[in-house]
Amino acid sequence: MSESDEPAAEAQIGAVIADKLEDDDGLHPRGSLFSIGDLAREFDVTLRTLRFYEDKGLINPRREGLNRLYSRRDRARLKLVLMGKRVGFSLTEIKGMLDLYDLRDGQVAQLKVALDRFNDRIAILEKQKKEIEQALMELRRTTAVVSGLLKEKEAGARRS
Amino acid sequence: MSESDEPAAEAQIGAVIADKLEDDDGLHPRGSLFSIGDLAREFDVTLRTLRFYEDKGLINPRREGLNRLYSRRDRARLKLVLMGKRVGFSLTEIKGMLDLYDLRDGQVAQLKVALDRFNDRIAILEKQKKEIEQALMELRRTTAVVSGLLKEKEAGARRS
DNA sequence: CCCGACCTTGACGTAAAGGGAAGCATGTGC
DNA sequence: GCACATGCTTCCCTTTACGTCAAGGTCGGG
Repeated sequence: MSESDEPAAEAQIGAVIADKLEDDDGLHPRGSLFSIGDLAREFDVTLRTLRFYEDKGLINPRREGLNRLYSRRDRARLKLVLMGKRVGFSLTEIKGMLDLYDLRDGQVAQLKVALDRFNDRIAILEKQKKEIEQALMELRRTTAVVSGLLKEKEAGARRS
Repeated sequence: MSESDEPAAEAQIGAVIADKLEDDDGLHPRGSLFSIGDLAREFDVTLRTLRFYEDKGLINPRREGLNRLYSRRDRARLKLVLMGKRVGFSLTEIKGMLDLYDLRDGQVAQLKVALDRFNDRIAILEKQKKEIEQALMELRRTTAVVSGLLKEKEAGARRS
């Protein structure tokens, strides 16, 4: 409850990107490690989901014995995954982008790729929006016709 | 064939409903029968799809030997199915409504039920539309942030 | 006689994202 | 010494709407 949106508008995403760019690779101090339950609660997903994401290669927490231990970086990746989902990317697509990121060579190139994907997504979403608007129109016309029919019928019934 | 409503605009749907209301039950003359291929071409669906719909109880063409023979009524049902799909109903929901129709007792009641479903669908579609708009906003903000980052990086690269 | 169109019934496969349950370990508090 | 919480793995199940063979029947033509 203590975070997420106090700076202005694009802060949430900014934070995501920022988190993602934090280079806390392997060798950071011990602070800020999370259990699977921690993350599950924080992001309101099930343990099953977190394990599933791991299985799909989206996150790789290390182990403390058997138990998973998530770093801030894992957490940031999870954030990206969830935001990707919100905007309609499939887990596979998300993995693709995360993997690109991890190649970590010409980051500029990777960012450009991501940017392209984002723009593609925007186009898709706009198309979907239009389809929904279409469907809404068709549906509204239909309800109009049907309630017309209905009134006729009821009127007819009254006349008989 | 006495079509009572031809007001221009909602004519397509009007036609659907009209077709559906045509009482060509079992005993109509022989004209206007269709093969599976006919309907497939006309509505641009695969044969597999038509068989699948039959399997699901959405259409029941009769048989001429083994081959399927579709009546105008089957065709009208198919039309309704496809329009239902366009506006986002699942095949199961569509079947539900078609079955109601076939109960053919108090048609008025059935029409009211359908009308309710339509309104529910409208609500759902509106919600989806909002979600898409949300996603679009999030995505646009993100692209903005990313392209900002990108410019910084490129500028940095030029300075170095 | 053979070809190509058109049709038939199975049966299995696919994608996406997990859900659910079995069966077992571990740690903690009382 | 036991319950409870938390976690682990493994495996199968679910939903939706078909696609994709496989393996063949039937009919009109050439």
